[in-house]
This record gives sequence, structure tokens and C-alpha cells, in this order.
Amino acid sequence: METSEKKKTTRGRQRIEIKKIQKRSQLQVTFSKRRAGLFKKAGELSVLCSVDVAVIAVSPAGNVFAFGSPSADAVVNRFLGRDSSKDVGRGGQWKARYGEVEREREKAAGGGGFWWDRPVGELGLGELERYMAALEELKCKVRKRADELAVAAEMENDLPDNFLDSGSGTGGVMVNPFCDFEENYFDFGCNY
Amino acid sequence: METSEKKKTTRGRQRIEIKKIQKRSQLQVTFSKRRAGLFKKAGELSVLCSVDVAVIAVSPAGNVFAFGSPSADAVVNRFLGRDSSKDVGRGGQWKARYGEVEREREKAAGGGGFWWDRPVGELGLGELERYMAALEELKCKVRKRADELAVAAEMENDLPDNFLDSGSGTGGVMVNPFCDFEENYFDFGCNY
DNA sequence: TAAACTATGCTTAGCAA
DNA sequence: ATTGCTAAGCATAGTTT
Repeated sequence: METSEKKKTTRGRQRIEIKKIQKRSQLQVTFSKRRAGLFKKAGELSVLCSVDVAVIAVSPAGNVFAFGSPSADAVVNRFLGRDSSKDVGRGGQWKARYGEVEREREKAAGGGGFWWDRPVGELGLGELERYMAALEELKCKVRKRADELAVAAEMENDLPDNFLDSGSGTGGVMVNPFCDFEENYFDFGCNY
Repeated sequence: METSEKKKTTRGRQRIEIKKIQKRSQLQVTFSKRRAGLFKKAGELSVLCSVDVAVIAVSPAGNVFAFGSPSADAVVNRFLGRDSSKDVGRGGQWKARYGEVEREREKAAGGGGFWWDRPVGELGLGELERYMAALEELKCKVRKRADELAVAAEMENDLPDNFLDSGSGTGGVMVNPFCDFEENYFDFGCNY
């Protein structure tokens, strides 16, 4: 029993300075881990407090990662159920598609992951629709508030199409739907 | 020294089930704490990995809370510097205002908080502008991706104005600008 | 109502596979 | 590139002020 019988196998978590990580490989790992952690936190917040939460991260490469509208219920219903006089038939169609994708994801996840935690390339349109609806919704709310500040006129601009030319196209969009089953959502014991 | 000299003053953090909090007062507290934690995490991620991150949370009451574009540099520059042929003079104006608000906030924060961590009602327009620009930007990216899925046509809709009638108007928008001073941003040792 | 306090649960940096 | 491990840093539930 030497003074230090068990040599520590690792140094455990180390404090790091919050500044740009230079080592590219480490940046990639940190981004993945922290993004997952951020999304989990967002999901928990949304469930605990029944709030719509959206998290979006654009990597330097231009990839889009997003966690969408946890308590999707209100947003989705509003989006699918609004005065879509010309899109009447679409609501049902999308819902169907939604369920379809959901089952696929559950299957794909196998138990460790979540169906919605997939790259955008593999996601159905329903998810993107919902995510964008939430974004639009939130943006409108902010705009409204700005309007109250009596400067709305200054905001009547839209971004150019080349606003982000660094995009490479391998990003991912995650949508967390478990809030739709408030009595029956999945357990949080996922490891991303 | 008795076997239990120091009676534990608290039980420390307790594990909680991730489901909707019923007690309204507790929900309010949890929302505040976790939202702050979520924003901090987002800020760290953005700095560590140099990524644009946006977090939006809409409370059941309809209040909007948002943390915007940590690595605001690219977004802000793009927004202020885009082809605003009719808004040429605004860029400088906004920048000036930005700095103005920044100094105010630093002063107001006093050392414990961040100037941008204030309710929207107290924020200048610059922050709202940047936040909305980031949102628009991100939304466009997602839309673009959806377009690649050959279903963009399905998305040419906009939300009605009454999309959120539960809004009470006391939400807040936080914009984290420290990324603009990558060499000189504030320390993260805040406790909110 | 909001802020401060702690003990404990949770996240994650550094490795390893 | 991911995934799992461990230890230590960090976030936060319950409580007090």
C-alpha cells in the first residue's frame, strides 16, 4: 500500500479557459459534446417549464445544428392549423409523415438515442417545417416588441441570399417532440 | 467532535424527474435558473468553437427570452455591412448605439452580471436587430436545406399575426456580444 | 419578490479504444 | 470520426436571508 496505491487513470475534468479552441480536432470533439449537452439542457427546460425552446448553432464550416421547439405542441398545432385555406389537405399529410419519421427514428435509435437527433439530411420535412415555424414565430414576437419601441420601420429589411457563403451543407437539425406526449415522453437517460 | 458536528444546512441539489413542474412558483424559479444556465452554456459553446449560437425560449405566458449569436462578429458585420443601399448611413449609427448600450450595461451590471442579460424593454434596438438578423439568417439556412430536399415550395407560408395570443409582453432578449472582443471578453465567473 | 447559500447531481476535459 | 471512462469542475434543488 504505497502512499498512492491507485494511480489516477485520468485527471478528470479540467478547468479550461473560455476562449477559442485552436486545436481543430479538439474543437470538433468539444463542439459535439457541448452541443449535445446544450440540447439536452434545452430539452429539460422545455419539459420542466412547458416552454418552447429553440437552439441553433452554426459551425464555422457553415453547418446548421438545431434543437427545436421542445413543447412543439402549440407551435405545431398553430402552424398546421392556421388559416391555410390553400393548404387544407396538407396538415393531415404532414402529421402522417411526422408519425412515420418518428417511428423510423425510434427504430434507428435502438434505445440509446432519439429519433430526432439525426442530421438534417435524414430528417423529414415535417421537422424542418416545425422548426422554421417556431423560428418565424419567435422572430415575429421579437419584431413585435421592437415595434413597441417605435422603431419597427427600421427593421423592414431582409437578408441577402448570400448571407452565409461558408455553408458546406453537412449540418444537422434536431427536433425534440417528446413534449407532445407530456404523459408519455421518453426518459432522459440518453447519451446523445 | 461529535459524530455529526455540523448539521447539514441543506440537502444539496436533489435529483428531479424531468416532467412538467406543477407548482407555479417553483416553475418560475426553475425557469429563471435553467434559462440562465442554458444561455451561459450557449455562450461558452460559441466562444470555444467560434460558432453562432441562438437560444430562444417562449414561456407559457408568451414571453420571449433569447440568447443571440455569441460569435456575433460575423452575423453583425454581415447584417450591418450588407447591400443596404437605402440604409447606408445606418451602419455607423447602429454601431455607435451598440457601443453606447454596451457601456451602459457594463456600468449597470456592476461586476456580477452582463449588460446584455437584461429584459428586452431595457435593451437598445441594436441588440434586437442583431438577434433578428441572426434568426433570419439561420432560418434561411434551414430553408435552404429544406429546398435541397426538393420541397421548398411547401414552405412558402407565413404565420398569422395572432400566432401567439397568450403573450403578455414582459419577456426578455439577451444578446451576448463578448465574442466581438475575442481578446478581451468578460470572464465567465458570473452567477446570474 | 428576488438573491445568496451549499451539498449534491450532472457535465465534461482528457484519455483510451 | 465516435464512444466510453474517470475524476473534477460546474450547475442547481432546496433552503435561507
